Amino acid sequence: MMTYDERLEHLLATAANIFAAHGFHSTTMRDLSRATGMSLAGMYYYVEGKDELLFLIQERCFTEVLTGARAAIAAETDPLERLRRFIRHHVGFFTAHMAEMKVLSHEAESLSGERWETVNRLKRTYVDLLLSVLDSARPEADSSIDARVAAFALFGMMNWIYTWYDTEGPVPPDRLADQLAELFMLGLVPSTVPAAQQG
Amino acid sequence: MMTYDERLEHLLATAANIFAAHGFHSTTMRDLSRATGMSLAGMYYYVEGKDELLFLIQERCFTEVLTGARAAIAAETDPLERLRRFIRHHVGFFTAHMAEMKVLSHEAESLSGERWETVNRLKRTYVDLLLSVLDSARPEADSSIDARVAAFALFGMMNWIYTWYDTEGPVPPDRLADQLAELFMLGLVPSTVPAAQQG
DNA sequence: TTTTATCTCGAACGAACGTTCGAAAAGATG
DNA sequence: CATCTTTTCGAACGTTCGTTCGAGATAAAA
Repeated sequence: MMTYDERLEHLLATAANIFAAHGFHSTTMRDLSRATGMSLAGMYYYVEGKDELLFLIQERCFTEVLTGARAAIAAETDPLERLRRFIRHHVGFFTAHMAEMKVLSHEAESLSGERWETVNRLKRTYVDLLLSVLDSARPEADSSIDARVAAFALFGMMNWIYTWYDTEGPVPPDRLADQLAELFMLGLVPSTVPAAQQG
Repeated sequence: MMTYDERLEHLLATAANIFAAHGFHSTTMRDLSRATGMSLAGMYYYVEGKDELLFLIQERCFTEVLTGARAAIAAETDPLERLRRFIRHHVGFFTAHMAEMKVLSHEAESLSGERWETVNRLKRTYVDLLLSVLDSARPEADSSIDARVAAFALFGMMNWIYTWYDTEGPVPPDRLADQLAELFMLGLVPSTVPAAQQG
C-alpha cells in the first residue's frame, strides 16, 4: 500500500503539523502515535527518537529553502532585483510550508549537540547568502544601517509571519511577499522628496 | 532582610532569566529552586504554580511596555515622529528587558485558558495602539501596503531581536532602535530619485 | 512568656514521559 | 510449503515532573 519512504514522510509531515500547533516539548510521542495511526513503539522503527524527528524536519526544510533561494536568485544579476527575488522566495516558501517553517523558526533552540550544530551550519549559510545579496543591494558601503541589522530585520519581518498570518485570510501569499519586499526596500513612507526634511 | 514583595520580585526575575535561557517547558521548578536558593516547596508560598509564574512575568511586562509606549507618544502630534517614538520605545524597552521580552514573545502560546486570554487582551490593545499610530503615519489611506501587514512586519523586525541581538555587541541599543526606525520608515534603499526607475 | 500569624522545607505522591523489549504479524524469497 | 527479512505493537521500565502535605522554624503580638 505504502512504501517505507512514504510512511516516514507521513510521520514527518504529521509531526511537523503537531509540533507547529502545540510546540515541540508539549507534544508527546503518544500524540504523534494517535495522529499518525501508528503505534507508539512502531514509530521507533522509523526514527531514533523524538529529537531525531525534530532534527529531520528542520534539516530537510532548511536544505530545501536554501537551495530554493539559490535557484531563485541565480539567473538575476541586478542587485535590487536579486534582493526582491530572495524575499519573494523566502515568503513564498514560508507560506507554502507554514508548519515546517514555524518549527524551524520557533524550535531553533530545542535541539542540542551535533544535531543542533548541523542545523546551525545550514542557518549560517543561509544568513551569509542574504548578507551577500544585501551587500550588493545597499546603495553604498557607507550606509547608515549595519549589514547585520538589516539582514536580521528582514528575517524578523519574514519569519514573524507564523505568529499572525493566515494563508486563507484577506491577503494572499503573493501580495504578502510583494508588500514585505516593498516595505523593506522602500519603507513605509516612500520619500517622494528626499531633500525636503522637516524643520 | 528582604520583604515579601522583594522575594517575589527576585523569584520572578530569576524565572524570567531561566525561561529565556532554556525555554518555559524545559525549565523545571527544581531549576528555579536551585537558581533562587529557595526550596522547591517554598516557591509555592509565593506563586500558585509554574503557569502563574509565566503569567505574572508576561502580564507585568506587557503592562509596562504598553503604558510606556503610551507615554512615549503622548506629547507628540506629528504622525511620523509618533511612529518613530513608538519604535524607539519598543526597541529600547526590549533591549533593556531582554529576558522578560523574550519570554513574552517566544512563550506566547505556553499559557491557556483565562491566563492566556488576559495576556492576549493586553496584546490586542498594544497592536491596536500601533495600528492607530501607523494609520496616521501612512502617506495615504490608499497605500499599497495593508495596515496589518505593515504592523506585524514592524513587530517582526523588532521582536526578532531576541534571536540574534547582543546588547554588549558592536551595535548599541540606541543605534539599533534608530536603524530599525529608519529601515521601516524609509527602507533599505532610500529612493533618492523616485521618478527614475530602471529601464 | 504564651499565642498567633508568617514563612520554610524535607519527603513523598501520582501522573506522564521517552524509550525499550520480545514476540507476533506480514511480506518476500526459495 | 518452509525460511528469512521486514514491519508492527502491547506491555512494561525507569525517570522526571509539578504539586502537596504537615511539621518545623521564625517573627510579631498579647
